[in-house]
Amino acid sequence: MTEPIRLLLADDQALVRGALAALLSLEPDLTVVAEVSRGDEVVPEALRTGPDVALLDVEMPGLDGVAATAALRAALPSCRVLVVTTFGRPGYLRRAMEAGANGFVVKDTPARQLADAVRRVHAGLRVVDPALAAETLATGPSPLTERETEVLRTARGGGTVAELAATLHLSEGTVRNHLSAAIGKTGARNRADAVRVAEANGWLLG
Amino acid sequence: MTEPIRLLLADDQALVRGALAALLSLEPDLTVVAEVSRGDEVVPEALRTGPDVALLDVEMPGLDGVAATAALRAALPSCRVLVVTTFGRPGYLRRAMEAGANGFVVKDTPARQLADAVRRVHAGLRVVDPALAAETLATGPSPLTERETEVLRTARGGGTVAELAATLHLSEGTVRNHLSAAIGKTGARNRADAVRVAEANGWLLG
DNA sequence: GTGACCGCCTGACAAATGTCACGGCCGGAA
DNA sequence: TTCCGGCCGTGACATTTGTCAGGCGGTCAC
Repeated sequence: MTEPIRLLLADDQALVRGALAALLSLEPDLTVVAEVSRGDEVVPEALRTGPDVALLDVEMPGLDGVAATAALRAALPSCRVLVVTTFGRPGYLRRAMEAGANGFVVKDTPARQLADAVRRVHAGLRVVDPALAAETLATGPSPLTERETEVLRTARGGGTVAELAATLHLSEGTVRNHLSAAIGKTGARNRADAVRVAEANGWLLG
Repeated sequence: MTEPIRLLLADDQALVRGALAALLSLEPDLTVVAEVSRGDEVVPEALRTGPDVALLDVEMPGLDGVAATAALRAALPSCRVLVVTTFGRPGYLRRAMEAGANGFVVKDTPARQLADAVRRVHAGLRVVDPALAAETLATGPSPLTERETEVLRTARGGGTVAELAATLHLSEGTVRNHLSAAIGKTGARNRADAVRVAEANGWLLG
């Protein structure tokens, strides 16, 4: 038998991380060589342990999974990346693929399929949930401009326009205008609704 | 050796559910006899398989984990309940304990401790993260009245006051007043902020 | 070059939101 | 009983929010 596939696991929830390790260790051709809980630990640990495939969660402290994907692909091109995420948000898939991910799996998929996804990614194939891929293509890229995204992202905290304007160094009128544009583009009724829609589509990463 | 502890797993994310099953099956004295993905499947499946301990996630479709706890304790009192949740929200812990849960574990805890938690719960002990327990006591119960909670819960969708008033069969002024009270009690600046705070504390379950 | 277009920025105005003071209702304390 | 306090419901008022028309600067096609 050939050498087993060496895996790095990155997930901020220790219980999930450990459980995934147990699940994947059941496969004789897979071995977990590293586990980290933060996005900014991915590259150092990968350089130290030299995994063949990295399983990265999107929601992580320090550095989100998409940014970690880009950093890891740059630092260790031989290591494939399989993004594993809770939320099947179109924007996440798009951004992850643009960042160089080789596969994208949501945590709803049956456990038995995970090992196969790892093997396919390791073999150089792309792994993507077909339904999510279709939704991503249908949704299209984010219609929001950079400033609109930034304003909406800041508005998540629930502050008033005056506060947003202060932190962004803009006039209140400008902030209101960006918010209005975002509301229109997302088809929302509200600032709060616009935040919800944009977040659900994965347009507020970062 | 005595009979192994029989487990029921309830989590809406198939991958996490399967991974937890793999993790717990490594222990010789534990055996997973049932897995469900929805809260409303917990009681029927438990009645069919007769587990000793049920591991329930809080966030589930059909019936949330707290309601499932209450239903399970009523339908099968011999089965202990260990609630396993992503978010360490004070309100969740309080509500779960009031519903009759025997233990409460967040998904941040190390994987090795999960099996011990199961054994302790099975032995009749209570298992609670001390830090979360302290935070729960410090935070206290929800300061929101029933109506305020209901209005705030409905306001999550991001609708306008007129819509809220229509769905709740109230006057617009009344809705505004409840929202204002909720904003004051949560220390928020905004309706949106109040929703965030209440949700973070686990005050909007249901 | 120049015109069309797009994103960014801003102030004025209408519409919504949040605050306040008030009255009715119910349950417990004096 | 009567009083008190909490919750619910409501309308009037000030504040905040969302919309609109418009000015400025850059880029691309022609």
